[in-house]
Amino acid sequence: MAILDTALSECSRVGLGGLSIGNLARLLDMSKSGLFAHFDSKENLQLQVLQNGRDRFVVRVLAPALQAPRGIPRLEALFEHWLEWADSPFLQGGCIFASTSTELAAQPGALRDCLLSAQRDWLGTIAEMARAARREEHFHEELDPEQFAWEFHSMTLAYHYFSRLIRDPEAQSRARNSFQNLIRASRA
Amino acid sequence: MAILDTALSECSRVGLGGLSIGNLARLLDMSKSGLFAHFDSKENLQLQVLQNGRDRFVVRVLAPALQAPRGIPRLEALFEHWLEWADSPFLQGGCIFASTSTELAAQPGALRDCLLSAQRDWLGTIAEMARAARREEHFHEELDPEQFAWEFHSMTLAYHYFSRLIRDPEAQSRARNSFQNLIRASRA
DNA sequence: CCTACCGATCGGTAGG
DNA sequence: CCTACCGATCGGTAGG
Repeated sequence: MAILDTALSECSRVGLGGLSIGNLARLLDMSKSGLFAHFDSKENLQLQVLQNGRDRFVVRVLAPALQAPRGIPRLEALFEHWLEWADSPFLQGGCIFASTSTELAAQPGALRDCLLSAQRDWLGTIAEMARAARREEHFHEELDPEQFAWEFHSMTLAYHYFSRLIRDPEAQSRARNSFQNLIRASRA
Repeated sequence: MAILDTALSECSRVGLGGLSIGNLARLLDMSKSGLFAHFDSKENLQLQVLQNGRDRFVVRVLAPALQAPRGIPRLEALFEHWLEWADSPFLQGGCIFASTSTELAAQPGALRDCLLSAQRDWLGTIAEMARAARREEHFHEELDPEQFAWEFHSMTLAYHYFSRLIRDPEAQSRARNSFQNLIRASRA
């Protein structure tokens, strides 16, 4: 849906709270109430924006990574597809999950609950892939899958920060260095 | 100044954009225009809030770390004091630099410039301490100080995320694990 | 520091 | 989908 795609892109720039119905209507060349009629409340619009982000994330990051063989190759594919996702032109401000996770961290409600469940899924997926890599004997036996997910995720947060705030031209190679260090330390 | 301390705490929760003069006045039991008279504009208030954060950061994190001996001990002290900072009761929503860095990433202006210079200083300080650790021969010769700062900082971002959004009770020990992995890999 | 006010914008509604 | 409107709140000002 065109409305949700525009809203997703806008939210990645200004956050969920920074999105206003009036401004979004202007971007879409619609009247405010015409746009509002599609949603029952602003919160519902924001929830659908988050859900749109989840759907796209599955298509752009998760599904392609699952094409790669289990173990290290799959984890490498996951990381590379995440980097592409973070630079997607349809996300003007980068990964919406990265940008909204600080915004919603201290704001209880349905939006926070939605983001939290998405993030728990994501962390669980990384940990499960690390567990598979251990089973395949790509990773050593003592590897802690949850700690692996923690460190994997910290690299994505850092990439968002260095590419978007610092605008470090080396952000990508730094992220890849970090990731390769993690893989090296995890290897059997 | 009491106004700036209340504003700092509030901003850590709701972000710089989420701060409103009317709401802040209510928290301080003042009239809106009485509070406004202390600042010439909302942006100036926000800038002073950020500056207040920088001042407190120096006192709480940087200065105490410089008491520790150069090299690995100083870097360990820096990390531990950062963890204490992130849990400070006067920062209701955690580290303001972590919470505002996503908010300001895509919003050009004086606020972004102020945060950016603070963050460049911070990253430069970490890199310089890593360079000193290399000189002291605590770290191996090939260590890249900028990459070290990148990874150090990514751990602080991850701690903010896991403790504030995920509310992972193990956030602290996970962060310390990450940090010790980094130190181990950097050792001479 | 205050009261009283400004125009603009907010989310949302009535009625079509 | 629209026009026209609601009360509340926004940043900011006048005048004291």
